[in-house]
Amino acid sequence: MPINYEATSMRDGLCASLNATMVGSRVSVCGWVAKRREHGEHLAFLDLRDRSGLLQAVVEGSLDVRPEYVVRVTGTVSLRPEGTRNDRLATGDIELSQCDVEILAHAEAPPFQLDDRVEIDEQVRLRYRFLDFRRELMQENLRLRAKVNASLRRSMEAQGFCEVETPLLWAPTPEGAREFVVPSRLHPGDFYVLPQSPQIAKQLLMVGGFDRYFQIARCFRDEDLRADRQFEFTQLDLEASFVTQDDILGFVSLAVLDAAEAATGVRPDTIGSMTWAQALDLYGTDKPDLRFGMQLHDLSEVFASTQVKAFSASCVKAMRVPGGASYTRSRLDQLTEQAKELGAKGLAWFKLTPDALESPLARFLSEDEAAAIRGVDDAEVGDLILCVADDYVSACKVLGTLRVAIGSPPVGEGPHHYVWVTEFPMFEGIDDDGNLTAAHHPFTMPHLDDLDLVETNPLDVRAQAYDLVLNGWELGSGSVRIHRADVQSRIFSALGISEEEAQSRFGFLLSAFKYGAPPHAGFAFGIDRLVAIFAGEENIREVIAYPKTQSGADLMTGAPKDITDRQKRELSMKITPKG
RNA sequence: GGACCUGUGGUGCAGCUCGGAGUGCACGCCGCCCUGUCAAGGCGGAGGUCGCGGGUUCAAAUCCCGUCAGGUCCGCCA
Repeated sequence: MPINYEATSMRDGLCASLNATMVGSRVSVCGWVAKRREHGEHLAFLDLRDRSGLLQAVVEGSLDVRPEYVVRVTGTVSLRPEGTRNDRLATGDIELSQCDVEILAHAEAPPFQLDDRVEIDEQVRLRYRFLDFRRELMQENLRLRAKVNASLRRSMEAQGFCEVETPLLWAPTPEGAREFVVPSRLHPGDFYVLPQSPQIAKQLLMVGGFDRYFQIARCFRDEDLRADRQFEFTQLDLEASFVTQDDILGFVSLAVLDAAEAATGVRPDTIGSMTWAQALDLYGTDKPDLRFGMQLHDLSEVFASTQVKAFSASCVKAMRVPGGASYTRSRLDQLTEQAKELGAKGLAWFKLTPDALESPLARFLSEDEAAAIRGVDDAEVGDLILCVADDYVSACKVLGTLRVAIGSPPVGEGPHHYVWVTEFPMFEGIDDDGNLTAAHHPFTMPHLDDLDLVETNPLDVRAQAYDLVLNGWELGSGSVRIHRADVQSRIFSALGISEEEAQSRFGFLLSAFKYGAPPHAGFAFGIDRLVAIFAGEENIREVIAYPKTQSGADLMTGAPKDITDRQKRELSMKITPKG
């Protein structure tokens, strides 16, 4: 007999651990009453639920329990009589008979039904999250998450990484995301902040000689919430020294593939890669969903000297929508509207019918132009071709968004298609003060070939920065860091960060780098998102025990809440009345 | 900061266009009956500020305005 780790002083095991090989044993199990079915005063059935599932107990006589009572049932494992087996239950071949039922706790009727017969409003689920946890869905999702965490930790340790915890109370470094601030009692008027990520802490670990660090780290960003974004989220954070980008990609790939295997039972193929420029060109986004085709095609040359006004732009991009010729006019109007909201001047569509190209624009096209449209992506009769004419980046992005809107399968469908997106641009654009903004963060190492463009053509500089993308979700990003003072000061200067400003914001990092910083690089990816995709959930709240609503409220605790006057006094805080 | 959707006994819905008594359905809850059920079954019952406030009207769940809560998205997220 294997050791039964589930046995305790009160129970011999879990409900679903009982099976036909144990027939005749007298056992005790504990759990909640899922259902009671009474047949007069001589016979009653009780479905007992624990985290493993349901087990039917047979009671001879009446049974004074209500749903969600906590009970300990002692009975004899028995085969069910012929014809009364239940295929829909894992334990449907057996039951506990001659049961004694001990009530451990009474329970009021729950505010919503736990039997999954109807979908419950998330508002109600969150208010009573502790009851929501009793449902199989939440048990599975949170246990899946635990499995992924355990697997990541195993994988990182096997790769020689050292787990180091970094502070949650950190120094403000205003930059990027808005920070959560924590007032200091001992230093009135001063504040800690909760880290957006352990970025600087882990780079200092590299200076300190921990050449492979990782952490399952909680990160905080006070930005508006979304289906895939909470104030606080969990990342597998890692950093390594004496490595190149390829080393990091290798470490992370191994960890993710290990986690995927642990979570899904299937080890995915190795993770492929494409450059940021390729992703934009073919998919119109930096986080391509590779579960489906519908790649973008460039018709700029064909339309270079077109007479058609709608196509007179520096770039014409086209996309084939298989079977799209059946789209109604209102659907096409909707897509056109969406394209305009995304900043396009318009959206041209062409239905491939047996006779012709069907489109308001068809009669204006030259023969070559019509042929080019017909030939997009080996289009066939019954397909639809969508075109956007604009500057290159806009055309790609608009069509890329429509591609996802039209073609993207639900999260739970299709294979898990991982891809590395590399060679992100170093700078994103220009801020209000006329300075360049960093696409990743200011410690990102430029591509060495592009170093001299920093001063001349900064927007063409590629960074040694990379993202991991899964089915159109950005899982995480990382970069090779700058460890050379000369390069760092050129980047700061390109970003319009003065020497003094750099010192006041990141002084402790810059001074640490004076004492011998090894070349280093790292990565961090969101565990909430990874687990959500493994679980087939559209929404990371489904894999977070106590998530917040879109307005940042915790419906169970009522947070955020006022604090007492005494607390305010201790913190030297004075609140200006609202309005 | 903005757009759109939702809000009706404990739960999930219908009713809202086209105003006419809190009307209906399913589940749950309470009581009684029932010796093999398992979404048990039968009979009976309780349970409502139609999110909230204002307006229009003889009359508002229904129309209008505002507001709150939840959701999806844009902005935002180095």
